[in-house]
Amino acid sequence: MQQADGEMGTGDKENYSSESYRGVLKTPLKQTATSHLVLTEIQPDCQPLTTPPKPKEILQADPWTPTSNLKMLISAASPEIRSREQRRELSDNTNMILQAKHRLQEHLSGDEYEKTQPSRKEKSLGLLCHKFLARYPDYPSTAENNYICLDEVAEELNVERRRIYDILNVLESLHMVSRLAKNRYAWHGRHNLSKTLQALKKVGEENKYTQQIQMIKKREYEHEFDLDGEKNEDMARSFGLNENSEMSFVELPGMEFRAASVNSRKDKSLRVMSQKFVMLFLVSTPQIVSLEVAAKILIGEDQLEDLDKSKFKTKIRRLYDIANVLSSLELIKKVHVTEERGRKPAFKWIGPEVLPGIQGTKLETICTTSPPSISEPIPSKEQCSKNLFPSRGKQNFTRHPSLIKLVKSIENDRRKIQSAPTSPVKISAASTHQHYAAFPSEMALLPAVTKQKLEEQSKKAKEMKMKLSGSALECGLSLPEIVPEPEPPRTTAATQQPALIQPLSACLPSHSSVSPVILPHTPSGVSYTIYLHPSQAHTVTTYSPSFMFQPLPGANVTGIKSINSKVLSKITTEEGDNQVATDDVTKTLTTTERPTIKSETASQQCLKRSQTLQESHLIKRYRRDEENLDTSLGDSTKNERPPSNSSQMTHEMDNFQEERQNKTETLDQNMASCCDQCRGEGIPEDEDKIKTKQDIPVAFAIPAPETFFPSGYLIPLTQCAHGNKAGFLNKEKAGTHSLQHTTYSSPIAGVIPVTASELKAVNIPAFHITPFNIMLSPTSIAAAPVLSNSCLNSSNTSSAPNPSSSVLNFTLQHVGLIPAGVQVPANPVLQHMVVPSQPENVSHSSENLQEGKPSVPKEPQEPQTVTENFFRTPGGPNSVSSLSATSDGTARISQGTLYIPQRKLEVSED
DNA sequence: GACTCCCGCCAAAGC
DNA sequence: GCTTTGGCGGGAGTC
Repeated sequence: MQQADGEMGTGDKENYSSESYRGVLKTPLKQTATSHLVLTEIQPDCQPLTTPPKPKEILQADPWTPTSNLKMLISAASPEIRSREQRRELSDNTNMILQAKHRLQEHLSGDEYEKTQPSRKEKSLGLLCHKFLARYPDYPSTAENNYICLDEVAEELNVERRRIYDILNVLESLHMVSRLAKNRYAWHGRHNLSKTLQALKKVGEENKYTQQIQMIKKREYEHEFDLDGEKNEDMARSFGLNENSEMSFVELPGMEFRAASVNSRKDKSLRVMSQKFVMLFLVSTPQIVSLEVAAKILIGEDQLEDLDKSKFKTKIRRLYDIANVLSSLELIKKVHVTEERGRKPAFKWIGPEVLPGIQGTKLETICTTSPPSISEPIPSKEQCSKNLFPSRGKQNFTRHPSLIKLVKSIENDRRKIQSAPTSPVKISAASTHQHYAAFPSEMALLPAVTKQKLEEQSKKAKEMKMKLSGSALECGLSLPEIVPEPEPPRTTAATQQPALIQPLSACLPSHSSVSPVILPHTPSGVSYTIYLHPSQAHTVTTYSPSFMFQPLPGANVTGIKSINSKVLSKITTEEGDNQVATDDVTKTLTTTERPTIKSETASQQCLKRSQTLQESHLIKRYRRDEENLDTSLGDSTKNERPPSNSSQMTHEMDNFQEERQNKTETLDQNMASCCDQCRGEGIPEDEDKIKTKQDIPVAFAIPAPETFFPSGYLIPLTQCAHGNKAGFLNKEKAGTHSLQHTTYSSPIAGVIPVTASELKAVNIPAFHITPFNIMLSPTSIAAAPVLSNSCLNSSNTSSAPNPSSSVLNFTLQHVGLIPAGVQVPANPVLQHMVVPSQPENVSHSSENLQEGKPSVPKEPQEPQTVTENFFRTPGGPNSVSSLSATSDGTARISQGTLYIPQRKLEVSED
C-alpha cells in the first residue's frame, strides 16, 4: 500500500478530484469497483474521469464473468456502440459509484468483502488488457487524439500504474503504442503491427531462433534440461547467442524510441522479452511455443550462467504476463502440448501470417525518410553500424545487433551480384530488376513479380514441352504450372548458361532475407545452388547417385558428397553450426537399412565404408519404395492425409496431376525400368541416361493445403568447371575433405522468389526445402530439397509402406533431382512442420498484411496432433547425418548413435 | 503439487 | 530529491 501510495502520488494530485476518492482506491472496495468501472467505460481518449456507476452491479452477488465482459468489450469496440454506451453512461451520476463503494465498505466486514471481490481470473492482466484495448480503436485515424494518459488510464481502469506499464510495455514491443513523455503515450493501434511482425520475424530468423528451439527441444529430449552452464554455453555459442547477449529492441523505421528511459534496463525489458517471444512464434513451425522453451531461449540470451531455477521461474512469470497481453491482442492463444513427458503449457500463434519481405516496398518508403533502414544500408557498413548503435550522448533506442549482420549480408549479396555472371533478363523481370538491386532482400519476394514470372515460365515450358523430343523425357512428366524453360542438352549443360536461370537472374536474394522461393527447374547437367536462409537450417534431405554439397558462406551448411557413383541415397541434416562429430559412420549402418551418411568432417574412409555398406541395403529399399511409389501415385496419398484435409488435398492433387494424367502411367513404367536398372547395375551406370530424365524442371510440390512454409532459393551455378562425370569423379576425393570449391565462387545468378500465396495460386502447394546450402557438382544430378508432404503426419510410425516416402521420391524423380528408381525415405525431420489445418492462415497472408487488416478471427479448433522430430547432428559443423523414419516410430540417424523417438505433441486448447 | 500470475517492493532512471 | 518506470520474486488462487 505504501508503494501504491507512492505510485499514485503525482497522479493522484493531478487527476484525483478528492481525497476521498483516493481513499477509495486504497481500499479493497476498489477491486469491486474496478471490474464494473471497466465494463462500462469506454473512452477513447484521455478524458476526465467520468466512469459511470453501476450500483446494482456492484452489489450483485453474481459477479461479471470474463466472458460477459469480453462480449461487452467486443460490442463496445464498435464506435457506434461505444459512443452510445458512453452517452448513456455519462448521463449517470458519477458520485453514485463512490457512494456505493463507501456503503459497501462500511457494511461489509473483511471476510465478507473478500467474497465480493472479483476472482483472480477477473483481475488478470489479460482482461485488464482487454479493457485497455477497448478504449482505443484498432486503427486510429491520425486526426484523432490518440494520446494515452497513463494516470487516467490507471485511474479509469482502477488499477495500479504498475499494471498499465506491463501492458504498455508489450504494446510498445509491437509498436502499438509509443512513449511520448512522462505519463504520456501515443496510441498507434494496429497500423504498425504487420510491419512490426515482419521485422520481428526477420530478426528472429537472423537470430536462428528456429535452431535454438530445435536445440532446446533436442536437449530436452536427450535428458532433462541440465543446468550445466558449460553445456548451455556450448549450445548458446553454437547459435551465436553470446553475440546477442545484450537483448535489444527491434525498432521500426520512424518508430524509434525517443524517451531515454526505454534504454534503461533494456537487457531485461519486458519489451524485448515480448519481442523475442513473438519472434519465436514467427519463426516456429508449427507456430506453437511452449513457455519452457521460450524461457530457456530468453534465459540463454540473457545470462547463461544464471540459468538457475529462480531465473527460470521469473522468466516464466514474465512470459505469462506477456502472453496475457498477446492473448488479448488475439495474437496468440493458450494451448497445451501433451507429449510423452507430460502436459506443457504453450501458446499458439493465431495472429496474422507473417511473410518476410512482403512489405518491402512499404518499409523502403519508410526507410527513405527515416534513420538507417534495414534495406538501405547507406552509405557504408560502418556508417550503418554507427546509425544503428548511436553513441550514448543522446540515447536512442538500440537497434538489434543482428541488423549489423544484415548489412554485411546485403553487402555480400551485392558483391556477388556484381561478380556473378550476368544472365539475360526477361522483360517481365527487367522492370523489377533495378528495384531488386536496390532492395534485394525486400524485393526478392515481390509476389506480383514472382507470379508473373511463374506464369510466363509456365507458358514457355508448355511451349517447349511441345517441342522437346521424347528422348530426353524418359521420365516425362508434364510440368507444373511453374515450369521454367527447357533444359539445354546435357552434354553441354555444364558449360552453358542454363537456360532456366536466365529469366531468374534478375532477382537476387539477400542472404539475410528468408524467402519462400520455389525451386526452378533443375535441368540436367546444370548445377544449382539451393540457397536457403541459415535460420532455416534444420535439415536437408538429399538424394543423388552423384552429388556434392557445397557450403556457402555465411550459412549453415552441411556438405555431403558421393565419391561413388553407386551411392544411392543420402540424407543430410544439420541443426547447428558447431556440432561436434562423435559418431562412427559405420556404427549405425549395421543396425539400419537406412542410407549412409557422410560428415564433411568425417574421414573419407568412413564415407567409403558407409557407401559400400549401404549399397547392399539400398536395393531392398528400391523394391520397397517402388511399391510405395505406385501406391502413392494412386489414391493412397489422399488416403494417408488427415481427414480434415483429404478433400482439399484430393482436389489440389487432382488439379496438379490433371494435365499430366496420361504421363503418369508412363512414369510408372519408366520408374520401374529405372529401378530395374538400378537393381541390376547400380544407378549411375547409366548416369547420362538418367540425367536426361531430369528435364522435369520444376520443383514438384506435394499438395499441402494447410500450411505453407518458407523454402529457399535455387541458384544455378553458372561457373561450373566440372563438365562430366569423369571430372566429377576426379574431384571426389577432394570433395570429401573439402567442400570449398573455388569453381563455385559466384554461384548466385538468379532465383525465383515465390511466396506461399503464389504457390497456392499456381496450385503448387507447399513444399519444404530444408534450410541448407547445397551446391551441386556440375555432373551431379541431384541435390534434393526436401519436398515434403505436409500431410506426412506421423504415418511413418507404422510399418506400413510410407506413402510420403513414395511421394517424396516421386517428387524428387519428377523434378529430376534423383534418378528414376532411386528412393529416399521420407525425412522425418520434416514432420515437425506438420501443423494442424489452418487454411485461413494461408489465405490472409500477404494481402491482409499489406493492407494492415486485422487477422481474421479463427474458429476454435479441435485438439491437434503434431509430430516433432529431434535430431542430434553427429558430426561437426559440416556434418552430415542420415535420418530416417523407422517402423517403430523412431527417427534414426545412421551416422550417429542416437535414436530419438518421435514425439507426438498433442496440442489442446483450453 | 503444479500451474498461473497478481501484487507490490524497491531500485534504476528520469526530470 | 522526487517521480516515473519496471525488474523481480513472494505467494495466493486455481486447476
